[in-house]
Amino acid sequence: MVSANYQRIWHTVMAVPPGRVATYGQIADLAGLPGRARLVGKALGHAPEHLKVPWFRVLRSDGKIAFPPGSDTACQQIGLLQEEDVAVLNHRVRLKQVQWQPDLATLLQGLPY
DNA sequence: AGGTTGACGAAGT
DNA sequence: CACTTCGCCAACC
Repeated sequence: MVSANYQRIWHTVMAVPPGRVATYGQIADLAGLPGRARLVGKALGHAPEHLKVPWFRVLRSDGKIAFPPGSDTACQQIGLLQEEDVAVLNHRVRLKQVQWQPDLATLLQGLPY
């Protein structure tokens, strides 16, 4: 039995389209959990593989990758982003260019709550 | 039950 | 910019 909060977070992240990114805080807000950005990170760490949650599209509020530079996870994330033509420079993405602007109506439809 | 943790964030220096 | 400090709070010991 997994927490309902985790599931809501997973589903919200799944709504982020390819080529766009979101921040931990933004996901928390959209998931109905304002102020719980840290929970988003934890939830992503426990996401079941079969859901195919695009965890790599989630960044810190300043656009930086959340993992230490050079770590395996960070390198993997950068690679996945670049495959979607999201530019990563100095461990950071320019949010102004690629940050997700969710269509709330559409989003709420796809969400299980 | 109570203490610790952490894929965060905002504000300050 | 980089770095610190502090607030946050569900999940997990």
